[in-house]
Amino acid sequence: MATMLDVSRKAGVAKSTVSRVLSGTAKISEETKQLVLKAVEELNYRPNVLAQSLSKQETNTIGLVIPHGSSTSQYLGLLIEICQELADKAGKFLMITQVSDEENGGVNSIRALVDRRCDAVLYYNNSFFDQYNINGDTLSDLIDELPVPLVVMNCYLPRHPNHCVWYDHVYGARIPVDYLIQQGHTKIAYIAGPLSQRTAQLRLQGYEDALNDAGIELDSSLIVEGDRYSSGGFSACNQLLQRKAEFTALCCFNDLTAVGALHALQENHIAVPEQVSLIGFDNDAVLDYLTDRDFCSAFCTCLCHACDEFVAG
Amino acid sequence: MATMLDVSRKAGVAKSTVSRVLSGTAKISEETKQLVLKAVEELNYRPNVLAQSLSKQETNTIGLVIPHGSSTSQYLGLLIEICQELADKAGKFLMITQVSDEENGGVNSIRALVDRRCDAVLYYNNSFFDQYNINGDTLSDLIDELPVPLVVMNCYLPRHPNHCVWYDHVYGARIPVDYLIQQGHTKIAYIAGPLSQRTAQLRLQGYEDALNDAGIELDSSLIVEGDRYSSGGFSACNQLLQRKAEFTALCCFNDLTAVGALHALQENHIAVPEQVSLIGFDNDAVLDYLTDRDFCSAFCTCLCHACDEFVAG
DNA sequence: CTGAAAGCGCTTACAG
DNA sequence: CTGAAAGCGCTTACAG
Repeated sequence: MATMLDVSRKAGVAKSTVSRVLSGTAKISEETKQLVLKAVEELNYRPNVLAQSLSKQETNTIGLVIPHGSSTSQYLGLLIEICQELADKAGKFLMITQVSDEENGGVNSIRALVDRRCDAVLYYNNSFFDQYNINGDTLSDLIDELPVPLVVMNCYLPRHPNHCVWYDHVYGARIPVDYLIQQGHTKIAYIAGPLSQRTAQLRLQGYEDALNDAGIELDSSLIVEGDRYSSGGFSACNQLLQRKAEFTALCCFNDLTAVGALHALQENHIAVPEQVSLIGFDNDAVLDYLTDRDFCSAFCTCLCHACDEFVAG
Repeated sequence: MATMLDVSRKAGVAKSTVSRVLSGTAKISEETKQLVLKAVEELNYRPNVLAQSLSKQETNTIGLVIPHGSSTSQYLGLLIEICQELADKAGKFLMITQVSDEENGGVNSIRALVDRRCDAVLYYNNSFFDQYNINGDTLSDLIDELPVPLVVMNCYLPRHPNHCVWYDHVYGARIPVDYLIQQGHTKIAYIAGPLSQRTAQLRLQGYEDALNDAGIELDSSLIVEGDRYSSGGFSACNQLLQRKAEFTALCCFNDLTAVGALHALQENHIAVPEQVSLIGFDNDAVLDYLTDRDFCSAFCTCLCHACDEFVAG
C-alpha cells in the first residue's frame, strides 16, 4: 500500500506538502498541487485513517453499541438507520458494534469503542434481551470515568440526567387506559409484560395510575402477567376467562401480547371489539399482516420521552 | 488520558517494559511486573488501540457493511448477530457500518473500513433496498484493487466465485413448485416479486424450470407481478381472480405476498387450502402471528446456497 | 531480564 | 509557498 512518503517522493515534494494538498489547509501553488494529485492518482493512494487519527488526536467517529440478541426487534434496524443518518449529516463516521453474549459484554463493547478513540459513544440499553445487562450504577460510574461522553438510551440515570434518553413508560402506558376510561369503560383488564423487567413494571404502573386517578378501584383479578410474546398473551387471556373475570376492555403490555389475547378471545367466541375492546402498544409492524385487525395500538415513535404519541385506529 | 509513558515513569521502568508486561510477549521479573501492573491500575491506564494497530500493522478487526434502508428486514439483525458471534469466537473485533443514502454509498463504506485498516471486509449486497446498489463489475474491480480481502454476500460474482456467498434463488424457488407438482397439481399460479429485481427474476425462473421439467405447459395468464409486500400480493391475486384464471395452487414470491394473496382469496370466499393450496417463501416471522395459518412456507435458513431447506407445514 | 532507539503513517508548529 | 523536524502512542528488533 502506498504511503504518503511514496507519494511525496513520486511528486518530488516533502511529505508535509502532500499532507497540505490533501487536507487543503494551506496555500499551495497550483503547480505542486497538480504534481501531488497526479502522484496520488498514479499510486492509488489512500490516507491511513489510523495514522491520521493518532496524529490529530481525534477520530471524527461516533461509536454505537447495539444490544445482543435483538435480532427479532423491530427497533434495532430503525435505531441504526437514524443514527447513521444523523452521523452522515454531521460528517461523522459511525462505528457500530454489537454486545457479545458474555459477562460484561456491554461494558467491554463500550470500552472497545473508547479504546479506538471514538469521540463519543452511544449505548442502547436493552432491558429485555441482554442477560448480562449493565445496571444503572455501573453506567453512571462509566460516564464519570470515561474520557469521552457516553450517552445511554432507554435507561434513566438519576446521577446523569443529561447523559440518558429514556421512554416515559408510566405515562405512555396510561394513555390508552385513559382513552378507554374516557370511552366509558370501568372494567378494564390488563395483561402485563414479564414483571421481573422494569419496563413491564412501569407500564403496569401506568395502568394503575390511570385507574386510580379516575377513581376506579383496582381489581387484582383483572391483572395477569404475560411474557411480551403472543403465546403469553394467549394463555394470560385464557386465565382471565377461566377465572370468569368480568371486563369490557382489555389492555395489553404490547401488540404481540394483544395478538395472542385476540386469538384466545376468538376461540372463546368473544367478539372484538363488540364485546371486548382490545388495545395493544407499540404499533408493531405485525399489525399490518393480521387478517383481523380488531384492536388498536398505542405507540411510541420517538426515542425522546417527550414525544410519546397515541393513535386509536 | 494516561499513556504508556506515564505508566513507565510511575513504575520507574522503560516504556518497552510496560509494553512487554501488557502483551505478555517476554519474560519479565515478577517484581517489575507487579510494579507495572500497580501503575496501570493506579492510572487507570488503557492502551490506545489506534497506536497499537499502527505500530503492529494489523487491527485484528473485521469490517461488516450492512445495507441502507433495511430497517424493516428481518435478515439484518440475524446477519449482525451471526457475524458478531463468529467474530467473537475468532477473537476479532467486528466493526459494523451502514451504507449511507448517497451515490457510491456502498463503495464509500467499504473504503472507509479499509482505510481504517480492517483486516478483511464483509459486504452484504441488498438487491432490494439500495437505490445506489453496487453492481457486480464494480465489486469485482474493488476485490482486485483492495489491499485486503472483500467478501460479498447475496451476489454472485463470476470473476470471483471464492469472494462471494449467494443464494441459489432458482433452485430455492423451484422446490415448493416441485412439491406442489408432486402433490398432483398442474394448474399452479405464481405471483412474482418486482421483476425489475434480479431476485424476483431468478425465483420466477425457478417456477418456470419446475413446470418445464415436469412437462407442464407454461400459462402466462397464471403469472402476475407483485411487489414483495402483502398489498402487492393482495392486488396480484385479485388480478388472477378477475381474469378468471383457473388454478388449484398458488405459489408466491415470498410470505408477505402470500399473506396478501390469502386475504384476497378469503374475500372471494375461496377456501385455503381446500380449494387452493397456497405457498410462500422465507419462513417469515410474520407467519407466527397470523390468525389463519393456512399456507406453508419454503425457506432458506443459511446464507450458503448449498443449505436451502424446505418445510411444508 | 531490561533499556534506548527506530519505526508505523500521518499532522503541524517552526523556519525560511 | 515549502521543507525539516518533532510528535501522536504504541511495538519490536537490537544491544547488553
